[in-house]
Order: sequence, then structure tokens, then C-alpha cells
Amino acid sequence: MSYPFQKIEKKWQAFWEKNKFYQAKDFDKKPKKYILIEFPYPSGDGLHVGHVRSYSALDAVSRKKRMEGFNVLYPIGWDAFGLPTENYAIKKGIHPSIVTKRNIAIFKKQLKSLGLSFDWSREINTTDPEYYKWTQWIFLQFFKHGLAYQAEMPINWCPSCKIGLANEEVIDDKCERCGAGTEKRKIKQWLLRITKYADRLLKDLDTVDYLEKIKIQQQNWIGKSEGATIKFPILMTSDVINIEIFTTRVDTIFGVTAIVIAPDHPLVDKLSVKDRDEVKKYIGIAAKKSDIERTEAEKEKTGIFTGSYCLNPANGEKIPIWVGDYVVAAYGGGAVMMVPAHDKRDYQFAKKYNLEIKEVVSGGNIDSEAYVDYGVLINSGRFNGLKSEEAIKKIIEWLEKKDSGKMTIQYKMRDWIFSRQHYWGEPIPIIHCEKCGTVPVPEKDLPVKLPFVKKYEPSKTGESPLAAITEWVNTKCPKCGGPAKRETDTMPNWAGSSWYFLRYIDPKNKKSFADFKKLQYWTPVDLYNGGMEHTTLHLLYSRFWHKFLYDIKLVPTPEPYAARRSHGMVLAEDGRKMSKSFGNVINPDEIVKNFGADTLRMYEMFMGPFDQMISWNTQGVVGLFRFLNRIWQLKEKIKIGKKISYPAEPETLLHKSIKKISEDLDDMKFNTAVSQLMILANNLEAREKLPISVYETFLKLLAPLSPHIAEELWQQLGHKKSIHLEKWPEYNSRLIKEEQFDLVIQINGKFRDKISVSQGITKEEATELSASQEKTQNWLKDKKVIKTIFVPGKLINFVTDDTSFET
RNA sequence: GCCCGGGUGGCGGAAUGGUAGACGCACAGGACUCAAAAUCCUGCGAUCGCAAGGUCAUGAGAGUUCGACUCUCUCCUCGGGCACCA
Repeated sequence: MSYPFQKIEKKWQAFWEKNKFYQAKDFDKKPKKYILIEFPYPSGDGLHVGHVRSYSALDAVSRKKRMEGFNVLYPIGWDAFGLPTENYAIKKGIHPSIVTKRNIAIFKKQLKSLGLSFDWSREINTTDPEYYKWTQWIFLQFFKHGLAYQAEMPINWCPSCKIGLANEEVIDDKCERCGAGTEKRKIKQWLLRITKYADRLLKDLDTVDYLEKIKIQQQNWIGKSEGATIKFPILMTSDVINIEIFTTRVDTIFGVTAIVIAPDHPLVDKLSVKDRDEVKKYIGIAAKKSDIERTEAEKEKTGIFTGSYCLNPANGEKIPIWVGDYVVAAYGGGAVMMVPAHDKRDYQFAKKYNLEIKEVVSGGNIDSEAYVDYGVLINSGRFNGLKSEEAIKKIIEWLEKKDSGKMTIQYKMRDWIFSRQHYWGEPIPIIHCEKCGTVPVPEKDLPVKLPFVKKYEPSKTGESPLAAITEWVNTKCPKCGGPAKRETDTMPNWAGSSWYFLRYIDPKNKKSFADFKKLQYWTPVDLYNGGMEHTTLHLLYSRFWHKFLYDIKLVPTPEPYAARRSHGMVLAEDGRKMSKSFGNVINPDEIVKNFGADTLRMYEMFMGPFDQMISWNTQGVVGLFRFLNRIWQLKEKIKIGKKISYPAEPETLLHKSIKKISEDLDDMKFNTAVSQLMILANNLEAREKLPISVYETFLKLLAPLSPHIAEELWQQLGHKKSIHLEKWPEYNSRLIKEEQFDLVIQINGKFRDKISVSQGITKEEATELSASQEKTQNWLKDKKVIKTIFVPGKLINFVTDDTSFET
């Protein structure tokens, strides 16, 4: 017979909800903790066991923090705009708003069956006009501060979704959402000027506690590099035009044997081209390819000579100008100087097209391969003999004086393309007037509600489906009152998620997105957990929005999240991703039904290190179910123990466990916390009598990870108050130290024996005692001890003169 | 090609310079049962040995150290990311 998990889980879930003690109190006297988990996208597939993993983990942290006396905010909501819903709606012929509503209802029911301590009173939904009103409002602030702008520019175009994609949304040459190959297309797009914040987004990483790998990834994404912009004047009869290139290796400038510009570089048209048709053909082919296709590493680099030349400002040499599709227009001005001797890619290119390879940094053998490291300059005129580092400084100074170059900082990060030609998103609150131009919708007219229409398929023209709703599009200009048209693009789903954590703080506010005093109380978020896949998109975007809001004095902190951790994905039993098409999806409802929410949660905490990817194992679930059943049986021991008085046992293991579990929960090492609970439970089980105080402490340690059974057993003891309102146990550091410990005896670093000795043993005592042991004497026979290493509280190691027999 | 993570029993993993394999799963033997399930007890890296015990073993190889799963280098391999970033 298993314990009645179904009954008790429902009972306590209802009890907790009725008594509202997971509701966070604004301005409470207790110190605050804001614990945040990425809110789910309510897809039609329902809750994934991966959701359960991170939500349970952060729930355990939240529950422990409450028990430690904090006023905890652990909220939840729905990130519901976006393509999956729209695609599903199109396929099934159901309006996205209805699909969303239905999916949320399913998710909510599933989440509630897990007994997570979310503050449901603060639930938010990005598709709620009361919510997206403020998303639009923030966009208007960006617009008013010149950080939102429109530009006609090449974008990634997905021919299947019929939508423009940000670079960030193109994965392996393919559309992130539908998997179709992308191509290039020019469309007028809204962009957010995230590059203006590049330096601060980079620098302020020093002020936050993120996992190191998250910081590294953000740093690499922002990609600051210091170098120089150099002007190469084009040799033409008429006016002086320069090609500006960016390089981090000015020290190799005397080795330049060509300049390569991107096919879409604006100067291409101005060059006097030798064989215009041929060049045009090359450019035409290049234009069709996506960035990733063009710049693919394995692919052979191609290019074509234009027929024009320019001058190397360093030595006055005549340099041919080429067009190469591996040069990206959006980075570093879309032109590079080619130094075959000292760049692998250039070397390859030069070999292919028979360009000169001119060595200017010594140290390698350029006959066989490019030498890319720093070295000493040669063939570089007055700079010969200088080391690369020094030469870079000197050459830039020199070029600066000649007005041929200057120090430049480049970032890899580009501005954020913010337009989507889709229905299921926040309308961009802009009105286009022929007379007044681009006019923001007055704030009093917000929200610009998404009109409810029957047809929401993307139009084949690439325009948003909203463009077809003439009665919505045609409006009056707020400035001049004349006829005008609404912007029909919508926002990407990153918009609503860029600031949602601020809305939890004041979810019902009608006057502002959140009251400043409340923001002062709750921000920054103390702990934010999410997937690694959001490190460079969502995490960076929301930091950007927050910094902007900070600059216009609407939020009190420069950074939104004080700490960021990440969880690993949960894969299927076969090691693949869970997917309907593989038929390997685990439905959390089934586990809850058969074993209970506590078992599911405990299993997911125990299955492996939280930050690593892991495969599901249904067999493993049983182990945790057994464990909870054994805990259920433990109470039988209490009845016996109560009647008899007994001497207090030294509670070393209990106190060690309190310490270990407390630290593990803080460090998000949930698997070893559960393991320690098992060790402690085994110990309690093995006892003749179980003191009630020890049992109660055990239940408290169990409570964050397995809240229902802990509550039930707690209240069975006659307590009227919830265990989740109890104080978290503290350990007594005196009780952790055992008087005796096992001293390990090593001979030449190998374990040979151990003896039980008292804590304060000195090196002399330990040496004498160990040496007198029979085993030790056998091992040391005929050998001379030349060194003795003593590590207090741990071991003693005898090093002998002859180790040949040992190794 | 570059960047970031991994690689430890049959399996998930533990141990961040000091007894490798905690804890759990699977498996085997036993108890209980008419029987099965559940539960409980015992064993469980490989190898030699009757045993005591020894030897080998943390992807491979080298190095540092009294001592290396842990630190350093080279390589292999799996996973993830990428925008050839000049």
C-alpha cells in the first residue's frame, strides 16, 4: 500500500490557496527576495517535464527563503504572443486569442497540480491589452528618445513563414521557427538601437552575479574589439573617394595585397569596373545567399577583381580592389584589407587567385601557412624591428597624423530588428501621416488594440495581415488631423518578455507600468533562472530595456537581475529531444497521477546536476516514490518514542544534514540535497526510537522539496500552523565536529590503512601512532622514511626513499 | 573553422588536490507469501586470491605534486552555440 498522495496533495493545495500565504506583501517589514523563473510560452503541447524541473527548483529555493524569514515574491505569468500559437491557429482555424486562452487554462491546471508556491494574484499575460498597453508605451519612449527607428535594409527573409527574421532568429541558415532556408530581402523595418548600449551591457556584467559561462557568452555576443579604421583612397581620375576598412592588425598593413569589399557595399557601383557584367553576375548570386551561407567556414572563399585600384596609405602601393561574398556589410564597414601572409582566410584566398603573399611579421613560415600570431615587424619601412603590440600603437598614431586612420572600437552586436509582419503580436503604436511623417500614437490612446479579425495568415506580399484591415489602418493623424495610416507591423515576442518581471511588482496599475516606490522595494530580481538558449536573446534584450528605463528614471536600478543561473534541458529516455514526432514525450500529468507531485518534483531534483542536460528515466521515478513511502512510515516510530524517555543521542548527522541541505539549496545543488535527505532518513529509520524534535527537523528539511507530504506529516503531529511558515532549522557547528575521526595512513600517497583518532591530534602523535600500526610497519619494512606529510583532520603520508616497488 | 560545456561501474550520478564510485536505479541471493506483487535484509567496478589482502581502473597520452577524477599541455570523442568579425 502506498501513501495516499492523491488525497493529501489536493487537500493541501486547497489549504494553501485559501490561506494565501504565498502572496508576497508589498513594503513588508521582512527583507525581500524576488525569485524569478522564465515565464512559459503556453504552447498546445501542454506542460513539459522540463518546466517542472526549473519551477520545482526555484520553488524549493522560494520555500526555503520564506522559512528563513524573507518576504518572497515568486510570480508566474504567460508569454503568449508569437508564431507557434499563430501557426497552430492557422492550421486549426481557431483564433489565436482563443487558442491562447485554452492553452493557458491547461497550463494553469497542470501547474496547480504540482503545488508550486507561485503568487497567483500577480499572474500576467503579455497578450492582455492591459499588459501590452505598457509594452507599447515603453516602445513610444524608445521612439521619443531616438532609439527606435526605421531603416530600409537587407534582412533575413523566410520564404515559408513569409516574415523578416532577426539575425538572432536564424539558426544554421534556417528559420528558427519553421526550419525553412532563409534568403535576403530588403524591407523597411523598425529597429531598436541596442548598439548604443553595447559598452554598458558589456561593462555592467562586472556588477552582476551571473554564471561565468553566461557572462562569457554575452561578452562574445557583444564582441567588443579595439582596432583601427583606415582609409584607402580609390585611384580614379575624378573626385577623391576612400574605402574605409576596419582591422585589429594594423601591424600588418605593409603586407596588404588587396582590399576586399562586400557585394552590397555602397561603393561597388562607383568603382570603374573592368567587366561590369561579370561583376554584376557575381554580386547577383551573392545577394541571394544568406549571411550564414555566404560566410560558412568550410566553404571555399570566392571573389572577383573589380578592375579598380586604391592606394595603401602606409607605403603608397597600388592595391587591387576585389569583391568577396565572405565580407559582411554590416560589420566593420563592409570592407577588409587582405594580408595573406598573416590571416588564414586571406592566405587561402590569395592562393586561389594568385595574389602576392608578403611577409611583414616574422616568426612563421609563410611558404606553408599563414602566420597569425604576433611577432617582430619586417618589410615595414620605419617600423621594422618593432614588436606587433608596439607597432599597432605607433602605426595608428602615424596614420592619425596623416589623417589616414584612427583608433576605433567595433562591436559585433547589431541593432535589434523589431518589426514582424505578423498578426499575433503587439501592434507598433505609430501612425504614418503624409504631411507629418511618422507620428507616435498619443499615450492616452493606448493600447492600440489588436483588431479581432477572421484572417490572420501572413500575406504573400510580406506585409502584415493587419494591412488588409482598411477600417483599422485608415485613421486620423494625431498631429494635423488629416488622413493617415497605422503602422501594420507588430512587435517580436521578445518585446513582452523584456520587461515582464517589472509588471509582477504592480500588475494592476492603471497609471504606469509599475509604481516607482514598489519598484524600489522589489528590484532588482535577486535570482533569475532560465535556459541557456535565452542568454543572448531574451537576457540581453531585457537588460537593454531595463537600462533604458533606468536612464529615463523609471526604474531604480541599472541592472534588472542581480543573479542569473541556468538549468539544463530534460531530454527523452532515448537521449533525444522530447517530440511528438519521436513519440517519446513524457506527460507530467501521468507521473502526478501515478506517483504524486511530490515524487515527480523530488525525482526531477534528484535526477542530476541542475545546470546540465539530462535524460528522463521512468525507472528512476520509482526510487523517489519508495523514498516518500518510507518517510510516510517513519511516523510510526514517533508513537513509541513519545512514551519512553531516553537519553539524547548526539545528533551529528542531523546537524551535518542541516548544513549540507541548506548550502546545497543555496548553491542549486538539488541532487545532493535530496541525497542527504535520503541518508538522514535511513538513519532515522534505523533507530529504535525517534525523538520528536529530530523528526520535526527532518520534516522541515523536506518541506521545500516535497511540500505536500511534509505538510501532512507535520499537521498529523497536531500542529495547526503550516510547516511552510515554520523557521528553517539552524545547525549547531559544535555538533558537526566529531570528537574522533578516521585518520588515513598513506605510504607514498597510497591509501594503506585508517585509524580512529581524536580531533586535536598533533603531527608527532599521529606519526608515532601510525608508525606503530602493524600494517604500516609491514609496508615500511626495509624502507627509509624520508618525509612525513601530515594534514590535520585528514591524513598522514609517509614518503620513502625507494618507491620502485610501489609504482 | 572559432567559442562554451561534457566524457567516472550495467545506468543516472557523488567526490574540485588527500580512502574513487556517496545516493538512487537495474541486477543477483535471501526473508515474508499457497503464489505473485509490494516490502524488508544482503551482495553488487575489473582482476588475482580459500582468506587476509594485493593489483588495475575516472576518454587517450604526457607533465606538475609526497599525493591528480580534480591543476597544466597535446590528442580523441560527444553535446551546445556561432555572425569566417578582419
